[in-house]
Amino acid sequence: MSQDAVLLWFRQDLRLADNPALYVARQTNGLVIPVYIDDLKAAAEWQAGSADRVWLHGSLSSLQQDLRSLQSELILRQGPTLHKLIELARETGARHIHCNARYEPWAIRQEQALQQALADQGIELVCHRGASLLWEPGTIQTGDRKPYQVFTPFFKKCLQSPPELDVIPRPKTLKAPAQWPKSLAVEELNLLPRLHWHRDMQAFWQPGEAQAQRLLNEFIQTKQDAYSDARNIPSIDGTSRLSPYLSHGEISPRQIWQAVAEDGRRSGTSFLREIVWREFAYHVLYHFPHTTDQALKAKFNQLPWTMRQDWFERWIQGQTGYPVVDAGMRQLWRIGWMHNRVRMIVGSFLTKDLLIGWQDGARWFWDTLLDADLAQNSLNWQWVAGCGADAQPFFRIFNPVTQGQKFDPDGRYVRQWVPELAQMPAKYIHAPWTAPDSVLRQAGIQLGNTYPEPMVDHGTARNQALKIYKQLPVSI
DNA sequence: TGAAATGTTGGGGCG
DNA sequence: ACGCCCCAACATTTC
Repeated sequence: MSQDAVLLWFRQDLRLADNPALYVARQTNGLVIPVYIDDLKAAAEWQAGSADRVWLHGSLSSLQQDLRSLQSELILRQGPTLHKLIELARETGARHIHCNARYEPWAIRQEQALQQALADQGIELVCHRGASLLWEPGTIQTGDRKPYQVFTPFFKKCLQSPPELDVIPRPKTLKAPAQWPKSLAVEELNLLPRLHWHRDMQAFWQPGEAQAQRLLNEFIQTKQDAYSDARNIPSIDGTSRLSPYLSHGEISPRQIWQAVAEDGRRSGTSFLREIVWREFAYHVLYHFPHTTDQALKAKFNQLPWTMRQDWFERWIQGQTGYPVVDAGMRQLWRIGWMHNRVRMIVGSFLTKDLLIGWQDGARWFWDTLLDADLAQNSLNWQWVAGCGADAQPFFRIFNPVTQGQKFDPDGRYVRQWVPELAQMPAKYIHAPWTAPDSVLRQAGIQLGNTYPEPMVDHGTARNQALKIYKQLPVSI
């Protein structure tokens, strides 16, 4: 190629606006070759789950279209990252590769290994910061230079050094080579499952940068004011639903922060607080990389979690007999997403009522969530199990009936996802086994037949969990 | 970003 | 009028 080319290696930053690596790649005045590599082994045991790959299919298609509208392309390759990067560099004559940093433990190791191996080939890999986090991990420390393990002081410290709101605009042009290197078609990556369980997901969601911006604007204009209350009611579409876009980098936290700040209403703060929770999760993962698999507080590794496969299956399938739990698990399976309030309820039920380890719950979420994010998933599961950073005490055990009555008082959420309970009056919908026979009959429900009896008695399960908790040593 | 047990208070029924 | 009991409503403590 006549003009110098640089590779723009897309990872979890599938957007054109506010993309530091893209910005710098353009500044070189060379040709920019955008590339995405589907490397099934890079993340080892944290390879993207099946739902995540469904999303990725839509994402890559969308990014490809967006790049084509700039007369550019997205080159797709499949295989070991190092091998594919070298291959493309050879084909295009590129000596520089630009990418945005990731912060998962495996990704940090990968980056270092790539940088070294590529340098041996005379290729420089430049990882840019600031794309996916507002505060670089390691920069927020306590007074005595330790990492925070509690959210609120972390939050306050972050606000003392507010992020610079300098969103990089979407480029209008991108220099294309006379001839593009060969590329796989998106379909050839085989991101979609052969069994077509993903149809509901695809009907419900529309991946891509443009849709993320639409959702953000919609949130600020129509949802933000009610957010602090509405976000707890799973039958209300009161949350931003931006999580899958964030986890794939189709929108950056800086874009969100800037849009909310520019709008200026006070109601934005409770939403921005959640954005900082996301930062906190990465911060904790960065400082305590073992927390993907082990409790942050070591003593909790001794809890006698036991995997009872038959119980686990009932939880997965939404057949526990507790309607709000079942609604959540079925929503997850159908659309690859679960309302946050319900994530807490099903997490509490798995870890405390069934005494199955949070790691098993995290694995299931990892495979089924469209917004699967290693930092968020690990932190939140440890939070619910009571063994992590800023965790609730272990003895805080959600009552699935009370939670249902409190946050889904009319039962709309349950009716939507557990249709066999659709005719149940609100009074009994969260505890069908307490309904008089006549009510059950009229609602067309036969307990143990059309809908299960509760698989465990919550009161008994709660006492059992408390007993186990009390056996733990008091400190450390 | 709990729930349940326990304690306290105060109104009303009733002998 | 008074003491007693019951119990809802609320507060506090405990897990």
